[in-house]
This record gives sequence, structure tokens and C-alpha cells, in this order.
Amino acid sequence: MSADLQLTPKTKRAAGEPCCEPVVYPDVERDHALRMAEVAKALGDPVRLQLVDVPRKHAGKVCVCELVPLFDLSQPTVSHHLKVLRAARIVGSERQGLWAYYYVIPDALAELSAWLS
Amino acid sequence: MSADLQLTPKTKRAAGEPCCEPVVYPDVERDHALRMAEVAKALGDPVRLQLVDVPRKHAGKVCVCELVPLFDLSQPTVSHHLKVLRAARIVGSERQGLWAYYYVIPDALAELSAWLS
DNA sequence: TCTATACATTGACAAGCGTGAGTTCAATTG
DNA sequence: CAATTGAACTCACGCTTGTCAATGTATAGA
Repeated sequence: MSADLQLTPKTKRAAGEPCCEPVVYPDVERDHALRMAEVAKALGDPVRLQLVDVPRKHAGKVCVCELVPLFDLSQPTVSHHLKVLRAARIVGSERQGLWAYYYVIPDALAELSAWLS
Repeated sequence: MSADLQLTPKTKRAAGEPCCEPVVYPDVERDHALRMAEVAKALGDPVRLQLVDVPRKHAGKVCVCELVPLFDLSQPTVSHHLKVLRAARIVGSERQGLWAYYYVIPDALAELSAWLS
């Protein structure tokens, strides 16, 4: 899958020559990296990470009004973070009358999780 | 560990009363969330994710000069991304003469990985 | 119908991020 | 020593992000 790297001591390149044999990077990885980085970026905020953690722990749908008091943040700010998570397709939402319920999309974290382990 | 959520239909709160029973969020989670978000944030860029991927795949140290040609970026920019990864304590570096070798710090991704799975 | 409530959106602002150009520093090589 | 090279740093530039206040929208309940 990946080329073997020469980790032997290097020598200064002769003028015009590349310093090292560049590692060939498979294009497949780029698409994966794009998607995984998208997920990681959305999780790259403590608030959003916890916003995902709650419905994950409860394995179900959680009302926004239950999420807001968990943080020392205004309701619009929490709503904004939820929107970011929705845009990254990590959570989904479902409206029931006045209330909005959020849930973690199954397998949304699977790819990143697999790469990390 | 976590309180049971009332997912039964809600009613509008009476004036002055909270809408929902706020979920108690353990303080322990906050420290974890901070650290995991720090790691996720650093991985939240396709370039950095691949910068971590290469030494991970090769299970060893990789020279910067081998990393730069993988991306359509200037050397200083790649160096900047590596600095971000260093600041997040995901990678470490080691200088050998002219060349700098980067490696993934063992267990740096373990906590996030465990939470994701 | 009318008001209060739950949630989303908009607008604004400071702070942070990604990038390149240019520069600095250390070390190899002649 | 002098020239060259790999890598990091500094600075500056737009773009993005996190936050709140204010506003919008739809619905529950009286």
C-alpha cells in the first residue's frame, strides 16, 4: 500500500536533484483524509465533543433544552454548535412540535475511529 | 455515571421554571473533552491528518523533506502544520544534522480513539 | 385568538487559522 | 572559511470561528 521509506542517513542533494525520494501518496487516502478531517474538525471543540457525548451515552435522542443548561453558553451559541455538527453529518435532528431532538448518526464516527485504532 | 433522561413528551415550562430537568454532566468529562478536542482540532485539517498518517503507516520516523513533496504546499507551511501537531503533542521531532525526523507519539491518539469506539 | 416558549437565524465583533514571502539558523560539503 | 541546503521562524494577509444580542418562526397552551 505504501512505499518503503529510506530512513538511512541522507546526504545533501546535488544541485537540481531532489533531497529525498518523495513518498508516493495514494489518492484514495486523500478522500478519506478529507472526510475524516471534516469530522475531526467538527469534534475539535470541547463543547461540540460533549454535545455529541450526551446523546451517545444515552443512546438516543436528546432535547436541545436539555443540552443548553449543560454549558455556560447562550442558547443561540449551542444552536450554532449543533448546526456545525449537523453540517459535518455527525448528528441529525428531528423536530417534534416546539422541541428539537438530536441524535448521533450511526457510523458517522466509524471511519475516523477505525483510522485512529 | 449519567443521569437517565426523560425523553417523554415535554410541556412548556411555567414562567420561571426550567423547561427540562438539566442533565448533570460529570466534571471528569470536561477535562477529557478538553484534551480530546485539542487532539481532534489538530487533526481537523486534511494536510495534518495525512502528516500524521505517513509516519503512522511507516511506523517510524519520517524526514520533513519526504513530507513536503506530498503536498502542494510550501515548505514553511508544512513546517507550520507540523508545529501545530507538535503543540497538540501528537507528534514529536528529532533533529539529526540537517534533517528533522517526525514520529507519532505513542498513545497520543489513544484517548480519542477509545472515546470514538 | 393571543401570548409565552423553544429553537433557529442574522449581524456584528474579536480572536484564531491557513497560507506564502521573506528571513534566520544550523550544519554539511568543498 | 565560504557556499549551499534543510528546516523553523516572523510577518502580513484574508478567511473562518466562537460568541452574544437581537430578531425571526412556529407551536403549545390558555
